[in-house]
Amino acid sequence: MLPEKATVDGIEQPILERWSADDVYAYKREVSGEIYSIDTPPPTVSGSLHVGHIFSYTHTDLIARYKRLRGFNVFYPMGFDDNGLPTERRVQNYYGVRPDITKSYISNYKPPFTGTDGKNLKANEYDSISRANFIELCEKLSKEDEAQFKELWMRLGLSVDWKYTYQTIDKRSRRIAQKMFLRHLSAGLAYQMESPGLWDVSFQTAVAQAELEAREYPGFYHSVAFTSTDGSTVEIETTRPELLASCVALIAHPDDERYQKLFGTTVTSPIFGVEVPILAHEAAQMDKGAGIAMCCTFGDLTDVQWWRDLKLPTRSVIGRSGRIEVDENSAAWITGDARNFLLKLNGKTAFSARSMIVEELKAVGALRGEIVPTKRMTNFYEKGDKPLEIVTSRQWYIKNGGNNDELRKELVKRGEELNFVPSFMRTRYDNWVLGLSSDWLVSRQRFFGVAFPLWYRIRKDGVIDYDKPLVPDENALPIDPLIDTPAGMDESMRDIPGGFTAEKDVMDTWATSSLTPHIACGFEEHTGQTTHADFEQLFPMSLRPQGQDIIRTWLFSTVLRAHHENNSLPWKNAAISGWILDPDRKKMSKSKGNVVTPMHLLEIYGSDALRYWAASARLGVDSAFDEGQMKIGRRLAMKFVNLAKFVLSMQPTHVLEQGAQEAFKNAFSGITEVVDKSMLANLCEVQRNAFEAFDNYNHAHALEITESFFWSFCDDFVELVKKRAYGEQQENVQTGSSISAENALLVALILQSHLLAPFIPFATEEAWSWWNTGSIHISTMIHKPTAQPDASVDGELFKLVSLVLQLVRRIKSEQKLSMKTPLKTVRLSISSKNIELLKPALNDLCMALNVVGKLEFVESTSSEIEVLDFELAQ
RNA sequence: GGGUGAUUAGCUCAGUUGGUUAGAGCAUCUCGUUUACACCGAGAGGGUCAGGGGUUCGAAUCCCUUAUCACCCACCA
Repeated sequence: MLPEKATVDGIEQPILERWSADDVYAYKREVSGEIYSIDTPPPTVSGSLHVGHIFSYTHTDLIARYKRLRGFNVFYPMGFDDNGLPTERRVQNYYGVRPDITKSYISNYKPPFTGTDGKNLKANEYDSISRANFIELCEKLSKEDEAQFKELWMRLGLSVDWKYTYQTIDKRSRRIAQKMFLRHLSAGLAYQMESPGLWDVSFQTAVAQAELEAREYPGFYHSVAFTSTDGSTVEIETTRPELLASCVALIAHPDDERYQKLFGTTVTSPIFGVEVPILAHEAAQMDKGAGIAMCCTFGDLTDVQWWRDLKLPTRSVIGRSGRIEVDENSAAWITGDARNFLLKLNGKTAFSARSMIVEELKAVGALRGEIVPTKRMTNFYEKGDKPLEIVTSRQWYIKNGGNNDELRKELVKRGEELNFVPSFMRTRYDNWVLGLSSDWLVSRQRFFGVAFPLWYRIRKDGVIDYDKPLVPDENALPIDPLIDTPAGMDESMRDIPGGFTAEKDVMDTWATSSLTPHIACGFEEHTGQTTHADFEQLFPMSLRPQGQDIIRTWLFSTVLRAHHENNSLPWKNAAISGWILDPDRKKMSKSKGNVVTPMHLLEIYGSDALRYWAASARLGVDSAFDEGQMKIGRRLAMKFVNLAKFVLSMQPTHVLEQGAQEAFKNAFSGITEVVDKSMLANLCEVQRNAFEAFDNYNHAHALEITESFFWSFCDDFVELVKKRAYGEQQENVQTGSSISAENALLVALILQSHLLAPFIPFATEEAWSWWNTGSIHISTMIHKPTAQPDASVDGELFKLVSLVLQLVRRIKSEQKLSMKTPLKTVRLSISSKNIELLKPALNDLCMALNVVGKLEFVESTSSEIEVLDFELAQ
């Protein structure tokens, strides 16, 4: 039934209900046929949505809808990322709880608060609960957050099959993350090692190279004098005098003539009186500071490198708290009064220890010159706000080529196999792989995450045997080693000599996220059936859509895991979306407070309008937030439903009753007029080009050419054939076939509905619903490109007709005449070839332009067409 | 310091392997229209393609160079 007035207002809710009820976007598991599978990014549920999400998720949905129209069986799942620090913090504050790995699991636990801002609680007011209870609370809260996300995604029109959803902390994800870890372990791809590494003192966890962020941090150069055996001094510059007690050597470049004769000699540190060697190493830079550096345990990663390469002793005074940690039994390398001084520093922060040492340096006359302020780049954990320290700890690693050139080369090769869109994004991948300096540190000393499925034996003497971890059976996964026990042992043997102890660390959140293809393609949680056949069908997946900022993390780590486990890429294509910038061209982010929330935009402009805005930006290109584009999108949707109403209102009743499928089949034979065929020749070409653009992941180009044809169709073709379609006559003019006009309009409407459907799915569905029962989004009509009605007629005539229409309209406009003003004659200068070409369209032209007399042609040798003069009718 | 991308009309952006007079939308101005669409239509004005140099019959497009912007990597002496 055609509506009285066509509109896009209020159409979304009923359409969404129909889509759900009919399960329109179902992945057809049992059907054979070409599959297109999408590794949808699971959004972080602890954050709120902003327009940037709409942007990139729309890009993915455009592809999903296009592939469906082309006959692919599209697998489009949705995940939710609730694993990791952001959720951990949110759950703490929301429920007023703190995880504590010494607590036991309580069934039916009720948290003290719900929805409270726990930031206002004092430390002792939090409820300390077990990791398992904490994970339960997280799953509960995430479910609530997910409902909101889902509502917004649906409102936006994402064609996700909601039967296939997962959380990165749910049982299935934990099982797969643990299973994959155990497989890496047995393949020798995962290992543990005690070594110095970057440590966040606020979060009390080790962090990985991928999570580092270099920030400018203020510091002060102190010039400190060390004393040689002959009484002369060697001055070094340091920004960290508080590490003086940790000094193990002074190091200069082997080519540095200033220090060459000192290599092999020793000097004594001021205050502490420790004798340290002067050594040569190529990592020392002659042009930095004094050109000779104080090497400590550990001031920075270069210190670690020197410590390793030069086999230097370990002299640690800074602990995991970021404070000086020394007691009676430590720091044996320092003796006498100096030792008493050092003990006085115990418990001081690096900052206050520094000022005490500086005072002491001044007192002993070892501080030379002025203290010079400086700004330097320092490594931070991306979520932290204190500079990272380096501490020694036992951690788990996964090999990533960071210290293995063969693996590195293999991973670069994987990158070459992957189709990056746009292709220059591959450079970022290459840069990252080639710049890796260590294996991937995957253990975190946190609480909320996937546990390592491991225990260790405790020997009779109470020493923990880390070398041979106890592992569970794969079929028992997921397990929590804090609750479950290893085979052949029971709870009574936990943490006693001769018994076992749990691995207490959890995996880094990326260690789970890097498995999203494995999680998404495993079906057993949904169907109760084995996964293998499904996995074989879906993996490697077709597409990974994601942001450019997480190439080094999510994209790389996923490639790495699939390389290790499956010896293949995880997907064939990677579609990288750009940023959304605010109007000042700054990146939109929560911390800058310039985020625009999407729900009210959806309400003002409608889903199709927001999708239009997102669709008009190409992949990989940053885009300014622009409400103007949304208005245009809304206009397009409105224009479309009005066009549809017009075209359909012209059709005989039986055509509307038979529906689009039948009508489309029958309409071609009724298209007899050459100009109608020519218009459709153009449209078929647009369709081919749009398909090609989509196949190359250039949705913006597909939209541009489709939209451009659409407006020219409305302005020129519809105006051209309107009167013929109505069956109207004009004096002195022979009208053509109105049947042909009706059929051409109908075919053009159907084809354009399909081309526009990915961009404005609601408006196209609305118009479709007036005369069809099913959804246009799973229509089978354009699985193959549409053949033009008459291969002997090309698009030139319609282009020429459009041009003549424009020329005459311009004349009328310049003369400030109404477009309806009747003209007696119009004389055109035009080439003989074009005169011939134009002949079949003359009647339509005269009617559309209201030329009551005739169009006269003056033959011209130029290919240009020009209006020579015209005469108004009486 | 190394790298990637960008720079085209007042604004947002197209411009396919080099090929007539560089395009679109928004905004501006003019005019029109109420039986598909006033959430409308027709038309006009507006550009030294960031600057400089080169290759070529011909450059927005290829090469070199400079500048500006954004981002990535490295940089704790």
